[in-house]
Amino acid sequence: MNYNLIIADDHKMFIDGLQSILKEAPEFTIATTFKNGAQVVKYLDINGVKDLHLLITDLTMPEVDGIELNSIIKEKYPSLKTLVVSMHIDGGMIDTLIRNNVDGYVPKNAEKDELLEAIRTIVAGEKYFSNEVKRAYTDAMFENKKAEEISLTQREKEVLKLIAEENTTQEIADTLFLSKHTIESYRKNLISKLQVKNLAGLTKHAIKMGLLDS
Amino acid sequence: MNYNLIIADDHKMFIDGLQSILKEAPEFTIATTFKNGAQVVKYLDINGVKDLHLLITDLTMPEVDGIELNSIIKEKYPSLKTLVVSMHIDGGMIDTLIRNNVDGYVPKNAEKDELLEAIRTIVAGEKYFSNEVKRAYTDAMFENKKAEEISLTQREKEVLKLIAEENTTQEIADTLFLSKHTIESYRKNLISKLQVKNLAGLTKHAIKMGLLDS
DNA sequence: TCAAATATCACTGTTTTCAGGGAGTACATA
DNA sequence: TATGTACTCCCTGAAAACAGTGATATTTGA
Repeated sequence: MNYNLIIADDHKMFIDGLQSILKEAPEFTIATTFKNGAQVVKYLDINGVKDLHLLITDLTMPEVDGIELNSIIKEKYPSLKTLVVSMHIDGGMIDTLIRNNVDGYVPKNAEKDELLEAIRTIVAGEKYFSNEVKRAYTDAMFENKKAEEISLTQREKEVLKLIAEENTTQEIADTLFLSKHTIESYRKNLISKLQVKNLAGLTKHAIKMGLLDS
Repeated sequence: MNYNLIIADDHKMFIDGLQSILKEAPEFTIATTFKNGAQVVKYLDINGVKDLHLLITDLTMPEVDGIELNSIIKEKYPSLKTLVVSMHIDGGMIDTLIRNNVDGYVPKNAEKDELLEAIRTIVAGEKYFSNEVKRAYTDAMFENKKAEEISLTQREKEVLKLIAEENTTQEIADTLFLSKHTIESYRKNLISKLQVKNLAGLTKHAIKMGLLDS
């Protein structure tokens, strides 16, 4: 099965990036790309959905933004799936999008693999939301105090994730091809940075940060 | 400050229970009680909200149920706070209630202390939702698979909560006036029951069960 | 009422965590 | 160039977690 995607984003660089990522997945073809929502709507009004399967769209765009675009599409062309890929994660926006039946939402800093998984999940008929998105959404819905954005490095997050996934220090060392001592250092730094007492605290932070499926 | 509450529930036993709980909190007075939502609306239509502060209501009631009651009140008498106390936790219902601006939701099996905290939080102007409610809501919103209800005893839950709150075995033993060995047994049982490998897994389950603030 | 579940405590031994250090390299930037 | 930050590795020692096994009393439920 081959799937035809369309992309809407006013940053050419993003479209290029997406294009290169999708090269690795031959089942997906980028049919056309657009610079804003208005172009998409115009295109669909003229050509119809035909064999298009999925729209990948940014949120902030000139003329017609992603929120409005999603809402228009879901009303006029509900068979076309929509995946929002956005820089910022905002609880209110997510809420609006979900109300408007969006099919997925991943942050722009997501890994290539996650993006592909999102696309595959959605064309298969299910919804896909990143853990970070879910987290932001619940926080917003229940007016939770935001996880004070303690900045962790990429490596620290990686280790934290593995720790919270019940791996021992030795196991993490093996997966990351690092010394056991190194992982121990990371563990200590994390405990001190996040001001927790032990593994339980680390795990809770990992969940709060959307590092794993809570 | 004294607060006047009204209660709507078709189970007399529940009203009695609530009454006895509220005896311990002299700042709260139960003004009147009702057997269903229709009675409440009728009463308010005749007498107005006057000095009433909070309605505590069940969900399943004859004639006018809790969902509808909340929606009516929030439209006609928005100054009256509403707290839903229900047997079952259903994501869809929670969603509707939140859309209709409900002020709180706790399950009927909540501890006395939590109920009082909910009431106090709400009359102070904030919202209150139990952790279990939050959990059920996100699960429903994102169509998560439910935490397979592995049944834990009350004691096990208590210990699990303390474990996930970063207490050591010794600390837990001290708080519960039990032997350190006993807590170690519980820990082992929990790890085996929940089929996890260590503290990280236990913590994740504790969160999933709504035992603590995630 | 009798078996099962629950709650409690104990011993032994291994592995892991946690706390406290120190230290070298690479890289960016001020 | 000097400074800072991230990343890596090492050591010691105590405390805690984890694994296995077993025991007793009480409560619950079929």
